[in-house]
Amino acid sequence: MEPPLSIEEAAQRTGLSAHTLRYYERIGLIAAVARAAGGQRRYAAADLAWLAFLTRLRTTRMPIQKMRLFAQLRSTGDATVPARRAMLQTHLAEVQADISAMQQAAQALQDKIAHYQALEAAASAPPHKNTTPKKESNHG
Amino acid sequence: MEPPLSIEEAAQRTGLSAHTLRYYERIGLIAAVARAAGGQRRYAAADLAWLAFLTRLRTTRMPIQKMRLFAQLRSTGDATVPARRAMLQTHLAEVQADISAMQQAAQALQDKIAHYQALEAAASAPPHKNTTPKKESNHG
DNA sequence: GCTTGACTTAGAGTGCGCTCTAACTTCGAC
DNA sequence: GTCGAAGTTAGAGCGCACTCTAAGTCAAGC
Repeated sequence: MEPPLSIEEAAQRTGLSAHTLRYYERIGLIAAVARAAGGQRRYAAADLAWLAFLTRLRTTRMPIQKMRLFAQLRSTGDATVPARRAMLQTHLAEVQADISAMQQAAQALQDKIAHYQALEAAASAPPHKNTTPKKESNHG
Repeated sequence: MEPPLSIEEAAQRTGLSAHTLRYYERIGLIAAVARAAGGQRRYAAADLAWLAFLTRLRTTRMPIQKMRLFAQLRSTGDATVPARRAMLQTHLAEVQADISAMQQAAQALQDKIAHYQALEAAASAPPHKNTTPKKESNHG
């Protein structure tokens, strides 16, 4: 049992700001966090684990509304496990589509970079018979 | 030479809305498009190619400000090729980092899904000596 | 007891990337 | 020439995900 963390410590552990932690609590992304005597928040290990999962969902661009729904299901107990699994499966499919779109786009970037490198090489190379650049790109 | 396209046709080809096409032009993401007699926009093949490249940049989440900078460099001619290449290389590195973060997160999703499937299987299986679930997840 | 700094709240503000509106013009079919 | 659809503009509005502010409370060291 590690001691619970203050909001600022929790912020550092999760990579979120204290503002954002309060915001997430306000909108119901995380359940009410335990409080110290004076009303200050104290984050337990379970809170941090949930926040870590939320940040992973965020990495995959899950919209906050969906995360809220997921959090709500989670809070209502094990009966919602199938629904939660379904949500994650649907989301995972979207994420995989997203990843492959990004990979394709990354390939296009690489192609463009290679094209630019070719242009640069041609521009700096000494002019050469039948290799003289007539006209450089005006569409790349 | 294909005939130039109206804004609505260009929208369909690019997957952007006509509103967005006008917006992109307003903010300088695309240069002023040719106009028909009455002032209506006519998109040429080169415009569509540039728009296709922009949508690829968008897929990789390049912010519009950076796209604008890129567009500006492009419009000033071949002297900016090295700068453009540098921009794309920097961006590509970010994109690759992004992709791998998403892949890691996708793996975490898969793990969670598998965990849920195990829970579901345990819940539906007939109780079994020494396999009886004592308590189900309250942190997953 | 005083000070300093971290904490609390409700609510306002921000930046991004569109998205829509209002008022008006133009095009193409009839 | 009339009509309806599609185009034009400048500018307002929106949804998202924070991010910050103001005014006040609390905790810990001196």
